Amino acid sequence: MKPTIRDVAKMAGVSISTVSRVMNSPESVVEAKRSRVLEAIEKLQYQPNAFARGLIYRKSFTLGLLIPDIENMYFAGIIRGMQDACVKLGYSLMICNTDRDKDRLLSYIDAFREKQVDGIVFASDILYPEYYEKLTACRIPFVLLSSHSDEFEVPSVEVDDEEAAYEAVKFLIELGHREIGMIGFNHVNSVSGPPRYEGFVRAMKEGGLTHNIERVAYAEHRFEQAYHASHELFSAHPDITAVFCVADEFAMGTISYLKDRNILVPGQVSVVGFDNLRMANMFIPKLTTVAQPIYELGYRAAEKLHELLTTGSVKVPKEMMKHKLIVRESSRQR
Amino acid sequence: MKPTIRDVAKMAGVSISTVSRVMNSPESVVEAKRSRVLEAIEKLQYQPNAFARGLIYRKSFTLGLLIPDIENMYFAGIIRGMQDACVKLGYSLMICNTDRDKDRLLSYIDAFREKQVDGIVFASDILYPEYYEKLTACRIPFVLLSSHSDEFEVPSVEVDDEEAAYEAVKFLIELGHREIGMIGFNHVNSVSGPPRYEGFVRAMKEGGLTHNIERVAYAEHRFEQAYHASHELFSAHPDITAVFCVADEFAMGTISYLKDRNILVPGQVSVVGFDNLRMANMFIPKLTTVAQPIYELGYRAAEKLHELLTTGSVKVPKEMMKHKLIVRESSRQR
DNA sequence: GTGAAAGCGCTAACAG
DNA sequence: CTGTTAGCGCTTTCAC
Repeated sequence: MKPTIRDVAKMAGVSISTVSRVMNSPESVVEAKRSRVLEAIEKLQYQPNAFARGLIYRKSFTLGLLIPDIENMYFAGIIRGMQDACVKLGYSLMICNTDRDKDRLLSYIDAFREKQVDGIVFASDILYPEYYEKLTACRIPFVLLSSHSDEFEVPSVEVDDEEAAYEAVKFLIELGHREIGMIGFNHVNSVSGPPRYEGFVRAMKEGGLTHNIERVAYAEHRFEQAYHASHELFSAHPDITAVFCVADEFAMGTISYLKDRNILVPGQVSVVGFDNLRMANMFIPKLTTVAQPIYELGYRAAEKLHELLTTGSVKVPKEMMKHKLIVRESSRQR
Repeated sequence: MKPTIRDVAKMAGVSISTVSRVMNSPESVVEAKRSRVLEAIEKLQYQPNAFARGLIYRKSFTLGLLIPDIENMYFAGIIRGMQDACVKLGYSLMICNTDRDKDRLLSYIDAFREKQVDGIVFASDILYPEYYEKLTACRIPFVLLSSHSDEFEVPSVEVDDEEAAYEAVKFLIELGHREIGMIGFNHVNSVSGPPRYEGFVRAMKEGGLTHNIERVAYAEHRFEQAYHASHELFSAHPDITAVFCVADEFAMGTISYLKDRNILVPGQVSVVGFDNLRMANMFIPKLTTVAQPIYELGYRAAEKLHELLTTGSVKVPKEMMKHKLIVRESSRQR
């Protein structure tokens, strides 16, 4: 049987209130008793019961994280960052992988509610009214990570997708490329798809290369789809010499496709990715990519949620974190 | 204010026990009242308070997962599998990433105890006496995943590392290779390091190739280290034509090194990995590798833990799951 | 400064 | 079948 506060009280020869006090406001207990209590706690390996506390405080000191695809390496970094912030702030972390399934997502929200998580980080997905309403009905505070909402007032942390994409494409143009394509996210169900395409368009317009604006093929999240999208793109526009991919995994799919077609990267075609996953540095060739501060994004999201939970609001509602172009081997001067 | 059982009772015009009954043994309540209660629950969006329940049942219906390195893609699959099993069995999942830090691990166990997780899956790490004792002292049931213990009686789920390594190496020998090296896990702090090396040795002895037994370089978990280990290995034994890597990430590091040295894979050197990560199929060249049933391993571990929790013991204490050699592009006939 | 007692939301005897 | 009641372990008034 786990020892309870009563066991400690008995061993220390005090009342349970005193034990409770040494745990919550030690200074209000005289030294002599306090040390006896501490000793008993130590000896019994006593640890307060989180259920009993939760019942009183109505807080679980645990945070929930909702992610669409745990096998996307992007989230490994997010999780690390968020968990580190959680230990710093005294929370536990409950992670749920929705596999992009709406019903699962909804049922995880129920689970979070039942477990009384104090707040939720909602990552990389569109905040549909349905989700918003459910979360609001459950009265669970939440923040958006790598996402944002124009429709609702929800705090968010992300990078500036439009600007980041713009810089990546501009880099390609400055390298001398004129025939440039893009592998993008399908715009439906994608938060970062549209702004990244906008960045692409802006760079093209600025460079007087508007004929490229339609050289886009779309994929959804995975390598294989990017492979096929590349096939589409290059079949329609064989003269392309550079492609901007909105995810490192897409860049890998594209390079793989090019390799199978015996097209050299970066010899004949330059490829730029997005995210700077750990893999970007392991791939052959190493990926030139727009780095997101992934770990920091996760860390910051937890901090922001904590701010929301403790102060009731948030200083910077829509926070943008710095991205950075990392030039490696998959791109080259034209 | 979240509605409580009392609110439901009032709205339905019954006592709180009746409400409790319709939730726990509906058949013991007459239809008329039951439907009124159900209606009230629906209308109020009532959900029982997990703290109150936990206090009574002494169960949290949440499981803990301890992993050493969330950025290792191996664990993405483990987590998916375990989480799917958890939703099937009615548990929530709490994941903690230790970053291979002993103190963190120990403090996560404390957190698990405080949160009263029902059981823990301890993944891919050696069960040091220190851990075993702490877990035992906390009276938290646990199972080992991709690990096992000779010292203590703890249920475990893993693949047969020795046999799997043996088959991989044997495959290389059958391909005609005679000068074979290995990139292994440092044996200290590694569970699967020694058996995989044993498998390597057994295949060599059987093939009369014992001169290869010492052609081994060690790395710890990461790509970069495997890259350096490869440098070591090939500097000492430039005649090697095949290398068995005990992890896909090592295989990628090795291939990367070879690429930098302008050595063709599989043209001049064949490389076999281990794990069959999702990445194995995305890398260039696609990796020949020993597939572990990663998702199933995670799934099974949760089931086994559940079995332990509900029945107090486990039918098959040390369970081995099937591995399988997948031949792709990184290996070739000598 | 410290103990007794009420009560957080729920379940499980125990009567009726 | 159903309502009343006694806790589960802890915090927090409220007296002393």
